[in-house]
Amino acid sequence: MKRKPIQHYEARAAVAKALAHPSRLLMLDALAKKEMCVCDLTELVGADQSTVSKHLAVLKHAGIVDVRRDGVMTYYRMKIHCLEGFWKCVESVLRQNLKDQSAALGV
Amino acid sequence: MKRKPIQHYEARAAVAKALAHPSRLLMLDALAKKEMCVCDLTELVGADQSTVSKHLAVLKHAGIVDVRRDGVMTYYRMKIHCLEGFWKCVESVLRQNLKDQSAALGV
DNA sequence: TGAACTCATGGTAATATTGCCATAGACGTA
DNA sequence: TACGTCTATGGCAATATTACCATGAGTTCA
Repeated sequence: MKRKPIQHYEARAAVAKALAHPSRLLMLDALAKKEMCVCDLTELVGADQSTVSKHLAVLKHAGIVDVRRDGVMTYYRMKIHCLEGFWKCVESVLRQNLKDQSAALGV
Repeated sequence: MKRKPIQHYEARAAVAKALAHPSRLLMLDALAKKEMCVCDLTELVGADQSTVSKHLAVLKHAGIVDVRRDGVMTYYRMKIHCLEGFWKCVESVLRQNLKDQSAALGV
């Protein structure tokens, strides 16, 4: 098992960083179901359109979503399908953590 | 399919944020194999001991690692085992992205 | 051409993250 | 008790992230 270079972890960190914002995760959850335009996502998130556009640029730059232009509209779609299962696993662990903590407090 | 509340995505973002640093990912990769003390991890990362300690606090607070005290030493160990598969999937997608981009450039 | 629409990009202020130094706390041992 | 070792925690400066406003770029249609 050879040691991975630091660049390897920087690449991973770039992906994690792109995931590290609730608005982006909300959009990804929606994009997992179907592609959506910036206007749809702006309404979904409820922030300024420019803010949403920048969030999408982050996701695109990280290689998590893909873009398709159609006239005036720009449609974003999911490119990484590892997320659903990942969050499911993470959340089951976090739920168990909470249970353990409750038990430790003698509830 | 009911809409998840914003708190749901904030919880996810907290985990992603904890993962969003190369040093922390390096430590997690090592911790996936065996528990390690702060001194081991400090040597692994090559940063100041206080820096490593703070990184570990971030991982612990996110519920990603667990702590065990033994005398003077503090051992950290992995608590979430979803990461290995997740990164494997992510990296395969990123590799494919690169291939597609190369092909698009007509290489 | 010009207005309306969709989206992206500077600019900027507020906030968060990060790393190191100094230092404090906790434990084992002489 | 005193000392050495291992960790954790303030403090602080440098850097990064974020949100909004204003505006620009590209497209459609009358």
